[in-house]
Amino acid sequence: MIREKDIVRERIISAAMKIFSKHGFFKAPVHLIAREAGVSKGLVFWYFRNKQELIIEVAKRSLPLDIIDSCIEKSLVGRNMLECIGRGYMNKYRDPVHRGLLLHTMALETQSWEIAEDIRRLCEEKIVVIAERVFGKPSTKAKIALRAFFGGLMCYVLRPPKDIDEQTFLENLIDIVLVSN
Amino acid sequence: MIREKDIVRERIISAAMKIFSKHGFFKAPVHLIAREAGVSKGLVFWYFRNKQELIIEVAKRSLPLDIIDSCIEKSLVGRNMLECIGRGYMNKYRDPVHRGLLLHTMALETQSWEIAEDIRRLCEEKIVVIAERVFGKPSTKAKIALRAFFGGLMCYVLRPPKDIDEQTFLENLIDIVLVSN
Amino acid sequence: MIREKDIVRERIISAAMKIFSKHGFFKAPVHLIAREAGVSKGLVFWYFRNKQELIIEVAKRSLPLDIIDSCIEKSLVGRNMLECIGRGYMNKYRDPVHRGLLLHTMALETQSWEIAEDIRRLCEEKIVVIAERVFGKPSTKAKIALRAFFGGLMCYVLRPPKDIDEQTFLENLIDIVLVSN
Amino acid sequence: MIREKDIVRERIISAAMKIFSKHGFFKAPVHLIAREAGVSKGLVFWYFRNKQELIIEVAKRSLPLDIIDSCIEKSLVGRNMLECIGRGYMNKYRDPVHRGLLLHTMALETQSWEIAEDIRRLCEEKIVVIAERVFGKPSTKAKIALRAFFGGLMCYVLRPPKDIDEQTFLENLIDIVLVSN
DNA sequence: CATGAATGAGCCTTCATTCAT
DNA sequence: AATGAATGAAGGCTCATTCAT
Repeated sequence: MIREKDIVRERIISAAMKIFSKHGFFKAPVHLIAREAGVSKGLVFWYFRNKQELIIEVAKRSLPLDIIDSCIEKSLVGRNMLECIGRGYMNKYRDPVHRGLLLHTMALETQSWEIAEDIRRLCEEKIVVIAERVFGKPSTKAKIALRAFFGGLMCYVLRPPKDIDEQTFLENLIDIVLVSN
Repeated sequence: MIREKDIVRERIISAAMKIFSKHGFFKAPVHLIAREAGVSKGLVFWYFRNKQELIIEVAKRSLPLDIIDSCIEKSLVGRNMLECIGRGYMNKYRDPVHRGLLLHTMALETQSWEIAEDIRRLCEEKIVVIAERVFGKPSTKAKIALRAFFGGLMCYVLRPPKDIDEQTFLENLIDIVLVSN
Repeated sequence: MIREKDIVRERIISAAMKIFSKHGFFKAPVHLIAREAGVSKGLVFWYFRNKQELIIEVAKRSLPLDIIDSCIEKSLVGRNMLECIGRGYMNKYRDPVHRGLLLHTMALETQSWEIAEDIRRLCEEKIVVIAERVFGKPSTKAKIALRAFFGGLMCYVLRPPKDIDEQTFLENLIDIVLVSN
Repeated sequence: MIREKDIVRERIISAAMKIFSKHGFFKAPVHLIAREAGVSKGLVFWYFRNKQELIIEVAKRSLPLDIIDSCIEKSLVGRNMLECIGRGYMNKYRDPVHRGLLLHTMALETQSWEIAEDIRRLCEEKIVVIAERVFGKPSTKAKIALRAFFGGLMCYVLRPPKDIDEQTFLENLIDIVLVSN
């Protein structure tokens, strides 16, 4: 059962994502978020103790951790694993809101312990797991190849080149990564 | 001839890089920069019309554009080109100040026309040039491989893994990129 | 017959006394009072039109008017009168909650017509009545002595000296006041 | 040499005393103080780190500690000592601003360590010193008499009775206190 | 050039109060 | 009676920017 209360909360988070994505976490005033969500400024502070708490909530949703976890859960291996991640990545960051948020969130690392931890997990723990799934073993070369994979994806979504479509990019990137090991 | 004027200006920029790197562009108050530079707050505004101008100045220095340009100027080709860029990248972003700044600067894209233009150049123009130098022709696959290269570098410097040293990472990454074409 | 309604009301007042005593009337937020009373914030406003009304209710109970009135009603004279008042005073303000409230309430004088009136009564009307009872006539000297009496009591309860117990203080104070006339 | 800077600071403090006296420390908004002082709101925070710091500054000036100290320094004894204090007290608190402030400041005790300490000194340390000067020894009775003295003074200034003038009140009060020992 | 006092806009946050349920 | 979500009005405070000295 979805409660009214949660709906409002989600509406505020959605609005925050939009506003944060455009203005950045620290230049975005709370009153803009409230207006976008169609609630009063005071209500934002009823659902979130302070702006920082809202920032964290938004930031956590902006990282691709959810995508990676869901692909890991599916027990995919080899190319399928990379395709799952790549497609999820593309889907998520096709949305300009998420795209903008991704950078802001990564830049948040120096300022929030929680976000720093999430990014660490993303860059260290998960890479090992994926390396095992894709290459059978987390060798140094495998881990480096995966960094090239993730970096390539990030480069693409941050600034999608007009002359290369998603599908083409993904296939080629996966080829590059796989052929190397 | 280096004038006194320029020395002070540079001192302010250095201080700004340090402070911006730690606090982010918008949370960093000018008075902290002034103090770090050992000058008065007013003086900062004598050298820079406003904070935005200082931000742009710092941001432009934070991107790897200078490294790429210097490698291009050297007329390197093939593996040598990638090694030049890779090594320059590592050298620059080994400094935690630049590392922090890189993220903040990229996140600035939505808010500064100048920075957006620089990033565009980095991601589009330069990629083509480098593709020609490295692979002989700017094919789609070549451009994708270079995005994997840059993305991989970025992943590394943003969060250097403790179990892979710079040299190893670089050699492997270049292998991965080169073998693909 | 004590009704449920009155019990809740009293619980709110008690909670308010505690919170007001600690934080002061204006820094004490209503939600703290509600929590202390174990009721919802909304309910406080069902029993009291607004915060001001609750403040007045608490403030009126914080002055020693009740003590003085009860002693006057007992038709005491001379030393007995002073003893009655003194003992009542000590009993009431031994409680740190009342002690804190006394000061806050007196400071309220400039801001509440009702409290100002109560304090005026305390300092002017009652003094005359007591002067008659204690000294037989409300001479100037008698009224001054009584001010010394009340002031002495206030000094004691506001900051009870560790080396003088209540009983000793009271006896000596009464002696001082009585011997003067 | 009085510097411009100190003049502005003093102007702010004066304005604060006026406003605090009328509204109480916590109901008085800083912008009223700024307007009263003829400066911008921001400037108040240039001279005082925060409102609390301004409150403390004002509160410390509101207690009669300065008067008592100056009388102690004059090496007065007996009745002269009491006259000095009494007259200083009357002079200071004849000003309605100081009169209002006195209560607000005393009520501040629970909320500021510094003020609590000042009040403690006033009520404990100084009383002993004065007892020695006035009565030759700090006997229990002497200390109680002095509390009656201070309490009497406080009662008078807090609500000056229209039918007793300062001089009369003071003489009688001193008589009462002195005759007792 | 250099300083730092001064300004004012704007932000985060609190809180009394209302009201639908 | 009772709850707690919702509102809106301030308030404290920060900070970019200006300017007299």
